[in-house]
Amino acid sequence: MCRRYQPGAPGVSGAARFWPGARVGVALPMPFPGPLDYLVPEGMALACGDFVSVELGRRQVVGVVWGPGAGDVAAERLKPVAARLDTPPLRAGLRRFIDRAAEYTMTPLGMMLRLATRVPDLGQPPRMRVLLRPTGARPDRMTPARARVLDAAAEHGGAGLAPVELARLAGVSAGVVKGLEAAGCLAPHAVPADPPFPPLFGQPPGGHLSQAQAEAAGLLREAVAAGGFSATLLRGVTGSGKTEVYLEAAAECIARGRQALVLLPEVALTPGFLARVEARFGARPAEWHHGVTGTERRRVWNAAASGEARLVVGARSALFLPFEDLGLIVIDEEHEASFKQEDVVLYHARDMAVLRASVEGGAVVLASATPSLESWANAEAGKYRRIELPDRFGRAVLPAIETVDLRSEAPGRDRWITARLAEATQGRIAAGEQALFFLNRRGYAPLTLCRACGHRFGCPHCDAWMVAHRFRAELMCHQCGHTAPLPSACPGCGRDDRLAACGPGVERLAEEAAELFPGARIEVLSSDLIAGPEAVKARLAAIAAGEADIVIGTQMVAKGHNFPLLTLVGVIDADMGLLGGDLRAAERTFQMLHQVAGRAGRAERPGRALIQTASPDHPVMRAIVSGDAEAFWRGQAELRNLSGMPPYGRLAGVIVSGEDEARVAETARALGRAAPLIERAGAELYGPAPAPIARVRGRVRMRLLIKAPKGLPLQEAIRGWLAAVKVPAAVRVVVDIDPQSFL
DNA sequence: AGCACGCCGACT
DNA sequence: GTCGGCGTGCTC
Repeated sequence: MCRRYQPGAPGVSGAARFWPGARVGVALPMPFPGPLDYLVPEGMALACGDFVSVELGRRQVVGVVWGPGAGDVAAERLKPVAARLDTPPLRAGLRRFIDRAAEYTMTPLGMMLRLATRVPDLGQPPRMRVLLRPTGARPDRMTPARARVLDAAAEHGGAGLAPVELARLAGVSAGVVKGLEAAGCLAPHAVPADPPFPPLFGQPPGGHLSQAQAEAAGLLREAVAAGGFSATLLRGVTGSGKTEVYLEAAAECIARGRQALVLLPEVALTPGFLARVEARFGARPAEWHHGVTGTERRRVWNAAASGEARLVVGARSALFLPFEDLGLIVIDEEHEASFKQEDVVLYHARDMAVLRASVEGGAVVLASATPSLESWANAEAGKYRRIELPDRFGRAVLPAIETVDLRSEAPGRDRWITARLAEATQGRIAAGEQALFFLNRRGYAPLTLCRACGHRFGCPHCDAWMVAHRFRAELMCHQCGHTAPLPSACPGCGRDDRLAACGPGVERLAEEAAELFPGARIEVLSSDLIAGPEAVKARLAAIAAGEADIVIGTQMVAKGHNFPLLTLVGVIDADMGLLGGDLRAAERTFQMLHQVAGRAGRAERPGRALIQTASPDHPVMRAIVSGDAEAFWRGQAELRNLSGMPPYGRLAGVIVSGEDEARVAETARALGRAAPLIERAGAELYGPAPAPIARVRGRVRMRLLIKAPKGLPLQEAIRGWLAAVKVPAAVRVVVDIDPQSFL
């Protein structure tokens, strides 16, 4: 029987060496639960972390020596390790991190390793290119062409020049250069093909930190200087200059000879941010995200491993880079949901960052204006140090925030802009300022139905309505991306005059705004209306320059762009995120409202935010209006504590999915019947129930939920429970430890 | 993850 | 009669 892989088995940590005849465990970047055993052949010595090439089935794959063999496969079935690769080994720290991350998230070890080895030419010797340097020798026959080459070579002597470059400088053909090399007048030497990363400044070019910033930076510098693991929650409102503060921590880390990593939410990896880093350090940092491919990917990976890349800015996958000595990890906007990876491997970058820092003996800084309740609670409990950045950097004040009660001040039928918001907008336009209407809904209308026969347009592959997009004249499923042409007649009854759009999207809101404010310049910002980051940048710049009176936008306008003329924010439907009873609905709505409201009045002009809501007495709305975030968090914490929910208890989601509805349902029921196994361990099992979106891309999904007290070894309990249920091959069971969303 | 093996439809 | 579709299962 197959024994479960136990991370941290004897030998993994030390400098264990394996000699010919020994069994070694080789981890492969494939979904195996643990390393596979191979034999060390004659004439080879291996150590943990070594990259090796092994035969798997009938193909050659690259793997990493993980420890001694498990011994669960008969010796005669073992294959020898084919070769030890001439690549710097995977460091013990990263191996330990991969082990523990796989264990925590219940992901097969090989899948975790894959995240750390997704780089081109892995296991190949580093690419070199040949440069030529003058040897000082004179050729037997000197010609004018040869003289020019030798002059050029002498002039650019030191490092040497590429043959093509030398020929170009001397104005000769490649043959002349070749001839001189053959004659021994030019000597080849190999240098790494990838250009090096430029060094970074240690000291800030100008010391223009505010008092509060300087104090916060000082505390962070201390934490970094102390060496060992530490975690800090850096709280600062929008515009308080968090970036400048944590970049000082990065500078300290770099000055101490260690590497620093800044993680940003996927969407925030903007040229603007990189420019700020460049302004501070005098050079661009290394960048790592899915847009970095090919040669550049290899260059950054190698530079992280060699220690040459002192500062890496990246998305969550940068956590798996093979840093030589990682001393600091910053998670900017740590509350952002996009830090939770939801596809192949499920992990939360915030939690994995804390894990990696603890393994590496480094500092973690979690930065946010509106921290996640998890991080807030950790700071309350004294597990994280907490640093506050109270003031806005500069003279601007926070906007005045008020609610507009949609029950008493409702706009007309199929209208979404209240009279109060319209009036305020009118005033701002007259003053030459800008207004922002925030509605987190792309397209024209979220639902289209036929008033004659009641037909509703749903996605054929998902349990979701097709969203009307008038601008592109199509219906679109926001779940799977399926599109269909916007029909003119109802497919149910054939009538062509009774199709009705229900609910608002940004396109529809723009229509209403155009009627209300004739002559106003209206700009709609929605990801599906703008192609590419360059176009987004251009539109944002145009708006900042005043080329719009009213901006209507989805999520994408909520973050990090400064519009100096923007002094009014209207949230069209603040209740939208509160529906559905999600555990984090209130928290997320608060974070979103805070962020959107913060768009108003960043420069010298005071701002105002109008929050349209049907529940102005909801704790979220009260907290937003009063600005008392602490009270809100305390309230949320109390609710979660009473119900034993995270961060005071633990959750795990179990998603059962497949194309065959009957088999999925049967597997889910079998898991449900095995409930005693998990209840015996002290946890509670809920479900199975159809997932909130029961069908996505043609796959049926059911879910179960496990709730456990904090101290319980949750993963162990789940493993024992899952092992008792036979899962057919066509059904997939995925465990989501600490689920964020419940879709 | 790949890749082979295997068992049922439309072609030379 | 074969080529080939991708479901199922294995790889130390």
